[in-house]
Amino acid sequence: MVSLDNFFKSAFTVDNVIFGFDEGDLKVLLIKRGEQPFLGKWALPGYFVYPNEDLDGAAVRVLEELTGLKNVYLEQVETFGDVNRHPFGRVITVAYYSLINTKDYILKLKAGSIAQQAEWVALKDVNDIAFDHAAILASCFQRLQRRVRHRPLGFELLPKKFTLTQLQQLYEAILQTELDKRNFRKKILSMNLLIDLKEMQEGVAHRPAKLYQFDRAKYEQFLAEGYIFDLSESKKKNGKKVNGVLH
Amino acid sequence: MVSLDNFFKSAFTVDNVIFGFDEGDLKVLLIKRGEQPFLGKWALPGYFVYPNEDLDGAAVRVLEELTGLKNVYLEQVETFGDVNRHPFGRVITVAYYSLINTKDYILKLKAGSIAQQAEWVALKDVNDIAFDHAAILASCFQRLQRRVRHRPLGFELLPKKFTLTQLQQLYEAILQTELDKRNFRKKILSMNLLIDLKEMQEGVAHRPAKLYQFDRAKYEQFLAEGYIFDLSESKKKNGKKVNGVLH
DNA sequence: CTTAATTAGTGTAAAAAGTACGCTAATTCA
DNA sequence: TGAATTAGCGTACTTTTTACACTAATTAAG
Repeated sequence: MVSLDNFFKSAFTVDNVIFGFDEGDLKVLLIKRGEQPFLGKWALPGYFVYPNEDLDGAAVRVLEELTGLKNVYLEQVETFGDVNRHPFGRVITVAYYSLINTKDYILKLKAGSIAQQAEWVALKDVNDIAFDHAAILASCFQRLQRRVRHRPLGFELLPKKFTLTQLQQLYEAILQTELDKRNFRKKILSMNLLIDLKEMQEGVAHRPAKLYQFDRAKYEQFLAEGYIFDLSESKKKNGKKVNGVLH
Repeated sequence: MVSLDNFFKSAFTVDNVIFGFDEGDLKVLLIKRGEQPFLGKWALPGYFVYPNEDLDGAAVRVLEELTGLKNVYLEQVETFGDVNRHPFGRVITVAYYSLINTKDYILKLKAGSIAQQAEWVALKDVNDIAFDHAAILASCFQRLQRRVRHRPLGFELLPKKFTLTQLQQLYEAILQTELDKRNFRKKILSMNLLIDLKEMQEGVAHRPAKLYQFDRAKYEQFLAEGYIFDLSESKKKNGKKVNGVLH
């Protein structure tokens, strides 16, 4: 047996879960499908992989074709291959996720793509999406929740200049919990990864906050030195640990 | 467009990384290939997926067919789909991993399978394996290293009755670091997940150790109550955290 | 039967990290 | 000028982590 001809082959696709943060809400990028199956339904931006491209490359290409987002760094999360997940036959899909600052990108549909529309939808408003995309979204969100404690992902979702309150609200949105303001600031600032820009917020009807910027260069230097980013915490009750909450 | 006929299809496979622990070494189960490509080379036990089976099911079936291991619980880790990863054409593979106690299972080749041999190989002795299996193995080992701090996985690799020293050696093998005996015991015992069997080790030429058993029922009860398993630790040096080492 | 070799088993004090908590400051708007 | 709103800050207590060394129990060899 020296060829693949005797083996079953399947169509395969990539699906992208792109998280954004806006107006205090965690959002996800969805498209409205202009093709069967699930014509007219909202779905994750995803499509078929070509024979001559790697999976990671396909994810980037498909995302651009469907939403106009270019050069987004995507990370593979999980592969979904249940026999009946696609109504037309066997289709295996590899899920990717990413986090971006929605303001840095412009949604732009490509003529001829299967997307009729592309929109940021608050996570809590997502319901009834095509295929098994709810499960894919859940898996990626879970990944995000775990990762955010151990990697400085949050900064991807914010504008370059942000206030500590914005950062805290973002963490609260991702972790779906409330955090203590003083302890959060103490912990974040003690990491020495924020640059105090000596600038103030403008145009707000209250005391303006200081603006900070993430010090990516220093973070990479720390990484190289073997240090780790860690925001996790946990509480002990009766000798048993309870889920960390980053108080 | 209401069919899949127009889309490229690829062969796809599952590959399994089965970890075991024996004689103080972390091992992985490999087969010697009896088929092209890589005939005669060592490889992870993996094979093609059928049209009518889910990925998880395929992983379990393939493992049994190639090595005789039945009903192993496998977890999906990562999908590898580089265009040229298979010399005969495009083959996408989904990697699964598992941990088992090598003594509980008997390796038994099935007639007609592509495995000429199946063997436990110490992780440090694995080199020159087929396809991109080195990368797959590395990915699964990394997953194991991360998971072992947050889930009581270690017990899967040990016999039902074990000593604290055996448990410590296992953690040292997985985390590739040395642990402090007293602190390790304090931490493990404080979780209240070990049953002291009031039995002693026999047949050793030194002071015999107490035997313990993992209390799975209690662990599941703790989980249900929202408690978490957490062996992670980290050290601060100059205000920066350094990788946890579970001292 | 004594001794050597081997591994098991144990506690404490100091340092670091995590937690709970409430008031004053700066700004805009009415 | 006062009301409303959000920013910014420190301390005492608790829990967790860390570093560290000796005695106990058994077998093997002489």
